Amino acid sequence: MTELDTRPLPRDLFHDPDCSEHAQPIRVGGKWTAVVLRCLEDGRPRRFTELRVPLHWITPKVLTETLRSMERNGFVSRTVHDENPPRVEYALTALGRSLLDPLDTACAWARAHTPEIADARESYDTDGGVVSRA
Amino acid sequence: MTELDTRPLPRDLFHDPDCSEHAQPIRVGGKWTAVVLRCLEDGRPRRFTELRVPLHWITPKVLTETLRSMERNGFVSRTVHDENPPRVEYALTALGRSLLDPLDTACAWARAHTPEIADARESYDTDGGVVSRA
DNA sequence: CTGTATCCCGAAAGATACTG
DNA sequence: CAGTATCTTTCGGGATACAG
Repeated sequence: MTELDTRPLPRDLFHDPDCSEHAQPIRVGGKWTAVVLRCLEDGRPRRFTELRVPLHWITPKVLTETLRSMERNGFVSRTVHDENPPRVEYALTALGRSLLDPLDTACAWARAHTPEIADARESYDTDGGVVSRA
Repeated sequence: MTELDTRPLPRDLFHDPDCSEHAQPIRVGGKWTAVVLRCLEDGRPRRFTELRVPLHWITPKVLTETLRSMERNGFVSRTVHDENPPRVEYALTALGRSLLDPLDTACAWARAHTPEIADARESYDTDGGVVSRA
């Protein structure tokens, strides 16, 4: 590993860390991006309010920010229906669906190693840090 | 998707979002965790100062926090050599190496879709948001 | 050399109220 | 219904100085 780019990561930025010019941690979005992805993965478009429910009534401000960021990155589409009352529907794009793949991989890893990590933490916490001397 | 856990995510927490009890964005660590992983992926143990170089002279405080978090999760081992001056070496554990797999998947995705995302952003920014009416 | 101890800052997230 | 407008809080991250 040679050179790393240390510029800060905006919330809606993603990165290819293998590319030496952008060798930063990957971040596809803010705290809620992955969860929104999950909410939409079945392909059915959802309305704004409809999305708030599974997100534990996330505040409209934060949901808007999340959706705008995802829209700008091309992960979701936003469709405005000219009705009264207004109806707006969000759906995953092909690019958004493609994100489910790496997400699933990460989830699988987390699921598989959860116990291992819990163990590591427990011994670290009780023993006050595992020190190996040599 | 039914219930989501909305508790805030500490910096050193990871999650299995398929598990309804922990349906939060995945985060294996802070800003530098993935980069440290990359620095150690060749298997050679590195010293504290040695790690700072490829991380663009990250401040000791932040590096310490990152390494402690990774150590607690069982991603890296910390070996203290009883010498003078002191020598401490960090190396990936088996668990840490296993993290390279999902990381690579994410990197591959980022690399593959970078142009697509750049395009989406450009049209979003120039057109002031893509509005589709129906 | 390998860290701590403080102080500080900005971005992101949340609370609350209001609007077309 | 689908957001905006403000305000406030939280916290990760950085700068600097110092210690064992």
